[in-house]
Amino acid sequence: MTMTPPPKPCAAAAHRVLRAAAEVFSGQGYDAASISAIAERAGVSKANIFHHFKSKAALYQEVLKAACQSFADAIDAVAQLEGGAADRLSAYASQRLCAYIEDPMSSRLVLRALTSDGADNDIQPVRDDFARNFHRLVELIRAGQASGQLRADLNPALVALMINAGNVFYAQTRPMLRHFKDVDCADDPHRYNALMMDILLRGILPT
Amino acid sequence: MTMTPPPKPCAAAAHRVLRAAAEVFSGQGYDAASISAIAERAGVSKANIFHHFKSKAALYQEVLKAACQSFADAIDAVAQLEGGAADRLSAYASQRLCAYIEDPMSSRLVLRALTSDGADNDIQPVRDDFARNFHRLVELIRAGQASGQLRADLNPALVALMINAGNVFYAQTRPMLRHFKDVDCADDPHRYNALMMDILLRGILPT
DNA sequence: CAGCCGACTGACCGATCGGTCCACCCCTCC
DNA sequence: GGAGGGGTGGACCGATCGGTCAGTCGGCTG
Repeated sequence: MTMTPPPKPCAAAAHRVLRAAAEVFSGQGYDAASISAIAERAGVSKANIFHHFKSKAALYQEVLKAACQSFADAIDAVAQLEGGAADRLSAYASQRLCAYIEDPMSSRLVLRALTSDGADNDIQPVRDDFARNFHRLVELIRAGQASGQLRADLNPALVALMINAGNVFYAQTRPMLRHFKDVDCADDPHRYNALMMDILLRGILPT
Repeated sequence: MTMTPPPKPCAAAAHRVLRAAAEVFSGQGYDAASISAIAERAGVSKANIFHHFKSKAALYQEVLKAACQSFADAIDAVAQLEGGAADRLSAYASQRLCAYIEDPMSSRLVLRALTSDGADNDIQPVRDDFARNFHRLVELIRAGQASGQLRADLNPALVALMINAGNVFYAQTRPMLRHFKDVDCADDPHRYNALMMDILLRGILPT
């Protein structure tokens, strides 16, 4: 009667631990996060965490794996989108930015992993995942160039990089941007997205 | 005969501690960095660190203060530069990027402080410093708009933000970008800078 | 020379770290 | 009813954390 498939055969507690771990890891980073804090937030004992997860590193890996998923979704959706190349790029940027805002936890986790000092091998899956999605975005831009909708003399990887850079920087510094009187869209991601894409598409110089 | 000015009246050891602390803090972050590691790298005893610095947090603040200095220099230099607005923006981006590459320690320290969860009050000076420099860059862009050299219908803060975003994202993800076959300028900051400014100035769309 | 002061250290503190052990509880199946 | 086994938590481990303390050393001053 009760379902016992591989996904969640055992415990709701493990799931709660995963959620709590994502919160603590994304908020404080791997080293600063303590198993005790995660246990307390999840409402279980510290020993219980080690019953469900082999070690702190293994728990971190599980958390990262879950956080990566949302990143693939944005490019998936845009890849099947109709419309011109510029519109698709805008849609991608918009969707990614929304993901950043709505799920800052996953975004911070992934970004932390991507920019942490490389020696750790348990974050390699995250990097591979990001590389795959980045390459798909590059191919999308390349197609837009081939069809004459985008400037063909640009390195498509640089275009992809700038879109990601604008998104990530905005999402990461948003709390600070709120106090910048020059910035009036710190709380309006859609407006920011439109302004950013305007700059990227048409450039800063007068026409 | 020997100089005894306020800047470094006392100890070469304290200076070594500051350098070692910058290395460890920038590499591992505040929480993961341990006083023992800093002491070992500086070649002094742990107790000696607390002789020169009141606490770990105070040491971190001193390190951050030193790291902030290089940020003000770029905008200082560019502000006194001759030439068109576009050239000045390019010069600013180039200089900042060089600072990122040549002194990755300071850059990582500042970025870590800027994007860390806000509750800490000991990083406020870093944020204020960044805000000041950011505003100066915005004013520089605004002047370019007023003189007709830059599109006047853009939010100058967004332009400044995109320049910084492109720089920071590149510097932070450079180790990873090296493994992206689509990116061919991971080891050539000047080329990256030229390509980035080409995108930002002239846009992605065909002319 | 005595007296002093700042630089500096080894030993140590309580707290907390990641992780282990074992008993307990509850459900299932015989 | 009893045996078994996974989920769970309290107590505990050695290591390391940030930080303190008593005390040593060397140089400067009187």
